[in-house]
Parts: sequence; C-alpha cells; structure tokens
Amino acid sequence: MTKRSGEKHQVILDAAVKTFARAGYHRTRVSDIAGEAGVADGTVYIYFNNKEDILISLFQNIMNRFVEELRSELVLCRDANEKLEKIIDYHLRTLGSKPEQARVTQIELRQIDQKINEGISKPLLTYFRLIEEVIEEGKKQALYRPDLDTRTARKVIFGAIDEVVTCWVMSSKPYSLAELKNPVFDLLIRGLQ
Amino acid sequence: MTKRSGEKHQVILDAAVKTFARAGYHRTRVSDIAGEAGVADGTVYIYFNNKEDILISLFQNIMNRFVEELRSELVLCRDANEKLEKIIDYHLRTLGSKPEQARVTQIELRQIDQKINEGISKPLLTYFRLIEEVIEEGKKQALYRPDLDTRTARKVIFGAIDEVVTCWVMSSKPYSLAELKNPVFDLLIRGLQ
Amino acid sequence: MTKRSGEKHQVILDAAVKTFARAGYHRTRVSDIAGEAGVADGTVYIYFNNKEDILISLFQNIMNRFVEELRSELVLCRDANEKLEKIIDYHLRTLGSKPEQARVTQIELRQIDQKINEGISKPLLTYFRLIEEVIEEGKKQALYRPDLDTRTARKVIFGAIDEVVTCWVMSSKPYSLAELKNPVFDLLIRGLQ
Amino acid sequence: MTKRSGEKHQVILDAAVKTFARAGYHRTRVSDIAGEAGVADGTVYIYFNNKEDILISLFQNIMNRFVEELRSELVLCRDANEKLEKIIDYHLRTLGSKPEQARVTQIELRQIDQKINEGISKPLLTYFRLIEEVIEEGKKQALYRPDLDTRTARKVIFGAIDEVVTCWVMSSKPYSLAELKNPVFDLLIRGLQ
DNA sequence: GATGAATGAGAGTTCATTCAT
DNA sequence: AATGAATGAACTCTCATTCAT
Repeated sequence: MTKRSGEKHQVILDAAVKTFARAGYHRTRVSDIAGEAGVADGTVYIYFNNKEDILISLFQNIMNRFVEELRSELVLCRDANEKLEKIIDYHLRTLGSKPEQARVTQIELRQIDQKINEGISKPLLTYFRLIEEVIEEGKKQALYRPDLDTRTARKVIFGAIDEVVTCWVMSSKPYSLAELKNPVFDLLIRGLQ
Repeated sequence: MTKRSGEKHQVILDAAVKTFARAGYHRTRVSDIAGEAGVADGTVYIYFNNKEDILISLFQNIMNRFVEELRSELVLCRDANEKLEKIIDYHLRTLGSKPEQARVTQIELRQIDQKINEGISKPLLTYFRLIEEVIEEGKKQALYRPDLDTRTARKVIFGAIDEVVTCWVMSSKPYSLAELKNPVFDLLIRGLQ
Repeated sequence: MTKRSGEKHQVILDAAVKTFARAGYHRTRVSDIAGEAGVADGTVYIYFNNKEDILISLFQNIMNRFVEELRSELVLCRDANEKLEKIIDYHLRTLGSKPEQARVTQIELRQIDQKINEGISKPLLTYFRLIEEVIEEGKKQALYRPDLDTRTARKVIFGAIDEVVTCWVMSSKPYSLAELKNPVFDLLIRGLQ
Repeated sequence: MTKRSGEKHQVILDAAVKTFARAGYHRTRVSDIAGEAGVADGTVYIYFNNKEDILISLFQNIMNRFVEELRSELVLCRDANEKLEKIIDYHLRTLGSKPEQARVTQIELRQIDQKINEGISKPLLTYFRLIEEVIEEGKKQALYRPDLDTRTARKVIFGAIDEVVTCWVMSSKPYSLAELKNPVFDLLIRGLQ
C-alpha cells in the first residue's frame, strides 16, 4: 500500500534544487522546501538530518550520477586526448542542460560552512581523481610531457571548466554552454603536451 | 592633529578579515568584529551600513589595491607573455602571502546573496578586463593565434589560477603558493599560441 | 475533539491586555506578553504579524464586540433619547467594569503610529456611525432640532464620554464610572433639542 | 558677544514641533531635532534633560502661553456665557491656526509614559481649573442650574472641544476649525442651563 | 510514516545619551 | 557653550528543529 520507500526522499531533493536555485541556500527556509515538495515541515526531518544535509545529499546525488555516467562514456574513448575532450564535453553538456542544478553546484554549494565540506569534497575528489587518471594515462601514452605535474594540471583543467560554467550561470545565458567545448579543449590540450 | 579620519574604518576592516577568515562570514557576529576591533557594536554601524557591507567593502578594498599594484608592475613587462607571467606570479604571490585575505576572497566572499553581487563583480570585472587586454595585446603582437577567443581564454586563465588558490586555501598549506607559478604558466601559455 | 482553533490567539490577546495596561505599550516587550500568556516568544508571531498587530487586533476585538452588543441593546429602546441614554450608559458601564481594557483603549491605543491607524479607525468609525444614526433618528422624530449638525453633535457626544472615561482611567478610580451616566446625559441631551 | 541666553532653547523647541508633527514622537530621533535646529546632537542635552523633556517643555510652553492669552481675553467678557463662548472660540482658533502645534498637542503628546505625565497634567490642570471657574461663575450668576456638577461639566466641555480638534487634525483639514465654534457652543450651552 | 503547531536561542540593528575635545 | 564620535543596552523578529498526536 505504501509507495516505494525513498520516493519522498527524491521529491524533497527535487524541491530543494528548485528552491535553492530560485532563492539561494540561505534565503531558503526548510518550510519552503517542504511546501514545494508538498509535504509537512516535519517530514523533511524524517529523510534528512538538517538543512545542510539536504544540500550535501543533493550534491552527492548529482556528483555520483555525474561521475558514474562520465566513467561509462569514457570507456568508449581511445586515448587520453579523447578522454579529456569527453570530460570537458560531458561537464559542459550536463550542467548546460540543467541550469538549476548548475546554479546549485556553482553557487549555493559554496555557501556552507567549511567543516561540513567533507560531505562535498568526497564526491568531488572522485571526479578530481578521474581527471588525474586521464592525465597520468596521457603521460604513459607519451601524449603529455613526462615532467607535467599531474596535480597542478588537474587544478588548471578543473578550474578552467568550472569558471566557464560559473560565468554562464551568472550570465543571462545567451549562449549554449556546450558550444564552449572546442575553445576550452584547444586552450588546455596544448599545455599538457 | 589626531589622525582620526578613517582610522576606525580601517581598524574594523582589519578586524573583519581576521574574524571572517577564522570563523566564516555567517558564523561571525557583528559583535565579534567589534570586539576584535576594540570598538562598540554600534560603532561598526557608523562606518558600515550592515554586515554585508563590511564584506563587500573588504573585497573592494582588496581588489582595488590588487589591480592597481598589478597594473603598475605590468608596465615593466615587455610583451604579453611576460605580462601573463607577471599576472600569474602576482596573483599567487599576493594571495600566498596573505592567507587570511585569501580565505576571505576564495571562500567567504562567495557566501553572500547574489543580488548584492554588484559590489563584488564590479572590482572583479576590472581584473577580468585587465587579463583580456593582455590577451588582446598578445594577439596584436602575433604571440597568440588570431582566432583565439579572448573571453574564453580569460575564463580559462582566471579559472585555473583561482582553482589553484582555492585548493591551497583549503589545504593545510604544506607548500608555497608562489612556487606554482611556473607550472601554471607553462600549462596556460601554450594554449594561447 | 480538541478545541485548538483560536485558543492561543485569545490567550495571547488576554495576556496583551494585561501587560499593556500594566506597563504601557512601548514599555511592554513581546516576550512579556508571551510570558504572561505562557507561550514561547515565537508563538506570538504565529498568531500575529508583529507587536503593533497585537494592539490593533486587541482593539478590533474589543470594538467589534462593543458595537455588536450595544446594537443589540439599542433595539429595545423606543426613541432616540432612550437610545442616546443607552449609549452613554453602555459605554460607561462597559469600560467602567473593565479597567484594563479601558486603559488600553484610552491610553495605549493612542501610542501607535498614524499610518497603521486604519486598523483602529475602521472599527471606531462603526461606532461613530451608530451614534450619528441615533442623532439622525432623533431629528426625524422631531426630538432634536432640524438644523443640528449631526457630525459635530457626534463629535461632542463622543468627545464628552471619552474624556469622562479618560479622566476616570487616569484617576485612582475613587468613584464608579457608571454613576456619571445621568450628569453626562443631562448635559448632552438638551444641546440636541 | 553671546546672543541672549535661551535662544537655542527656543530654536530646538521649534525644531521639535516640526519634527514631531511630521514624523511622530517615537519615530523622531533626537538627531533629527538637532539637525532641524541646526545644532549638534549633544547641544540638545545642554538645554533639555532628555527626549521626553523636550516634548513636555514643548507642551508647557504652549499651554502656558495658551492659558495666559486666554485669560487676558476672558477679562473682556461680561458673563459666563460669553466666557464659555470665548473659550471655545479661542481654543479652536488657536489650534486651527497652528496645525503643527495641534498635531503635537492632540496626538504626539499622548504617546509618553504615564509616570511623567505630571509635567503635562500640571499645565493642563490650569486650563481645566479655568473652565471650572467659568462654570462656577455661571452658577453664581444663575445662568447655569445650581445642581450642575462642575467637574463633569468641565469634562464634557473639554472633551467635546478636544474631540472636535482631534478629528480636524486627523482629517485632511478641508474645513476651518474656527467655524465649528457656533455649533459646538450651541450644543454645550444649553446643557449647562 | 506523517503532521504542523510550538519552541526559543540567537543576532542584527537602532538610537538616546555621554564626554573628551 | 558647543560638538559629534562613540557607546552599549535594548528588543524585535526569524526559522531550524522537535514531538505529541
């Protein structure tokens, strides 16, 4: 009789994305999320520990799916160059097609206190590691210079993509995010070689 | 003969950097700043409209000095390549030597509501424009390829530096930020050519 | 089966009358009202928008009941003279039996900002109109002179009663307010004829 | 060299009437009064003990002049009837010609805490006594009935005039206050006889 | 599991008043 | 006498969280 467990969990998460994207994390009240989700305030606390937990769960949810899907796309690529291109393509395409998620990822997520960052940094680290794996692979494949500092390269790559997304989120979005793939790739790829 | 003018203003600003860096913007109470500054709570409101105003003033203060000093260093450079190197060097060196300011710039500043972002984006735009000028100059000097998209290049450059700084701020800082200048520069410069 | 609805609303209103009468509107803190009502501070804001709203609701509450009851008593009167006598009697009797309400009505209510007076003047206007109706009736019944200015007569009647009440409230109340009915009536009635 | 003492006292008082009438007692800050008077905030405290003292001084100032002038006009009257007419006339004429003072007298003055009311009630009592003297005189002159309760009659008379003024102050003043003298007098005089 | 009324700690802000100059 | 920068007590209102139903 009861609908499948976890349904409300997702309903609340979806409502949270909308309200966070609309009003920002700090301006959003838990009752706003509950209202948007069509549940009582107290119900939110059955599925989440507190307000911050919602934001973190949101991000973990998004990032896990993000990395998982990205990984499955990467297996089709032949070499590191193709993989790097795919990463940029996938990153821009995914966030570009979900402006609300993009806003939460780029803006709202950075509004929470440092101590709880662990919940955020863990899924993010998986993504970082994935990028670093590709760089290492490129070095093994002799595509990238052997003295390349993998860690720094990862920061540069991620930072570049991230900034491109943030600028797009903050703008009135008069252009498609995905179309920036080529220019960004061109700028980054030669630095690695 | 007392140098009253602006004295307290700066004292409060200095206290704010410390407290924001220590506890974060949202966790800092106005009375904490006042206490750190050695003034009464009400005094803060003689010099600033509200808490947010302090954070914004802080950033404008920092950024104006940042861009001004950077500009004066750039005149000594011969070509766009040297200028770009100088930008990266100056950016990393400056924030690397002021960890408290760096934390406020990289973390706390991103905690305020979007609507008031104008106070933040304006001084930032000046910096963006400066980077774009250098890129344009490099194109005129035939150092960078003519089909390079200046705007995207700027985002990639700024995003890369910014991410490098953020990672350093979030870390326990076991390395000097300035020493990343060469690897970052090497990664970016070839993408422009 | 619990008669929850509106229960706390009234409890808070009752507590507000007491505290306003005791300490005055401006000297009363919302937490005082909450304490007197036996609820948390925040609960007050579930039922009222703000402190001023409590005072206004209080008055509307009182005045609505006042006019309603007065109206029901007036139907028993034969002519305008009897009705006027009843008005004076009822006004003095009602406030005379509720010194706390009287103090709020005569003193505290006049402490709020003009702009929000609408909430106050509306129920008061109902009372004014009722008095004017009786005067008009008296003119139709040829009890009062036809050239009598109804509006001015109402002001004189209400002002007289109101002042009598105010003096009583401000005094140590060594006399019963109701016993002033006859002298006041005698003074007013002949002016109308 | 110093201008005559008390000059600033009056300047501040004049500024207070304006600001109180404009914004109301509680909404007026001491710095507003000082600004309007063209003096420093601290200067206000050389001439007055505190904010309330300003309001009270204001009223005493007004009332003393009021009663004094009224008294001097009354000596020209032949009997109690003429005197009562003069009182009503003078009261309405005076306040009707000074809307700002009227607003302070009718509205703002009633906003202060009871305990300090002595400063207000004393000069008011002088006015009350003056009215009662006229009533007593009328009784002695056999113009008014001997069983008339002087105290109550005074309350009725003052309350009536006061209400007429208050209604005018609260209105957009589309009529002259002075023109209400006759209707008010007609209404009151017969009640005394 | 679901509800939503109730809680109460918490913080930003105001402004009357003071006092060193 | 005059100034006005500085003070700091005071107070309203918000909202994340709880828990009896």
